[in-house]
Amino acid sequence: MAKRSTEIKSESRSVAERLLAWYDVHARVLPWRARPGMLADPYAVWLSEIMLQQTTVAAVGPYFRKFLARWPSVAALAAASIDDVMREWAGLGYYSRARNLHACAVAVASEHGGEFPDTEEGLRSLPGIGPYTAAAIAAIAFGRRATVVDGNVERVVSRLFSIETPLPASKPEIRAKADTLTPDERAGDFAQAMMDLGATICTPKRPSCNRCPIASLCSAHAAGIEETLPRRLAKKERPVRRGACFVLIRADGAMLLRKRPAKGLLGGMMEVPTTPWDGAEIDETALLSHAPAKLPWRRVPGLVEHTFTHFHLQLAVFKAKASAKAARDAEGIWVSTDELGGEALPSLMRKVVDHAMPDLGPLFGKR
DNA sequence: GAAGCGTGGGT
DNA sequence: TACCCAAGCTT
Repeated sequence: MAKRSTEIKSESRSVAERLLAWYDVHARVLPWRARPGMLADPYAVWLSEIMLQQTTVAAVGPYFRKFLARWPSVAALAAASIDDVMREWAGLGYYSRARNLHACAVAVASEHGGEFPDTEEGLRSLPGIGPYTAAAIAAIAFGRRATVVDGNVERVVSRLFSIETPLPASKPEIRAKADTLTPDERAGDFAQAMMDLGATICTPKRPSCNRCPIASLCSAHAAGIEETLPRRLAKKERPVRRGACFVLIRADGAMLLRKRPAKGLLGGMMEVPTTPWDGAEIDETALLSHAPAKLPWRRVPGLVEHTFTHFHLQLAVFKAKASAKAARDAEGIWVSTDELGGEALPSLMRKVVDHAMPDLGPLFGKR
């Protein structure tokens, strides 16, 4: 028994040593990252980790740079208005992250003297920081030994130990294995090495085992089953919901927008006035009962289609010129067309504007 | 534990 | 093309 325990420990150390040596040479250069062996700025680590939740490095890059340039410190971000933060976040998705980001900055500034807590427990108590993010910040910014488990680590560990129990039931086992692998020193570099490995070599499809520094230790590779792991429970199918948006244009060219409720889908973001979205077929008469004003609406041919995580959406688009009464009485704010790009419009609503006003040129990329 | 919550890039 | 799914958190 004692011998077996020693073997496991020896093998675990070998994984960490190999990964750290690999990381020293192959670490990806990312704007929020310190060089291997160094600790990174907690603010930059926190900001990047929130943005990276369920979001690719490529998508985060421009947003991280914009945020850091505009708000170089947690104090600066705490002093910003929530509306400015939502505008800057527009297009990145999962908008509760932006609200929690600002709330977290305010909490750090007002309750922690402007310094992030340096323990997992302290970090975990802040809005938007869950188990993964708390461990990542503690390890990467503060040099704590913390077990960092994200989707990459789940995949790498599932393969390394041939864990055939499907996710999410296997999470406790994966976490326990990841904990045995985590070294006492350089836990942050180890975590980033695992994530780099998962992102560039131990990929979901067609992993590049020939370039993997721990392939010789990998149980799934030895068995030739690496591509079948990790197993997952079958996903539910995506229902279709339908509705309509109403593009109302004032005589001076301004467009009517509304702010969505703070919570729920696209919470706190701006929208082109819209019907509720449900499973009913497109019925123009029924949809028009939700219009922001009684006007001669004209249907814009075609549909705007957009896929969310849990449903697919088809939107009809109606367009009208605002009467003097409508311009006076309609609920919402009027935005000139050249200021639309700076509004907190989620990607769906940018598609709606593009569909209704193709002459404006795409709102995407104009920010 | 399960559902709700965005988006764009890769295959 | 039509999926798949990414450095998850909250309720």
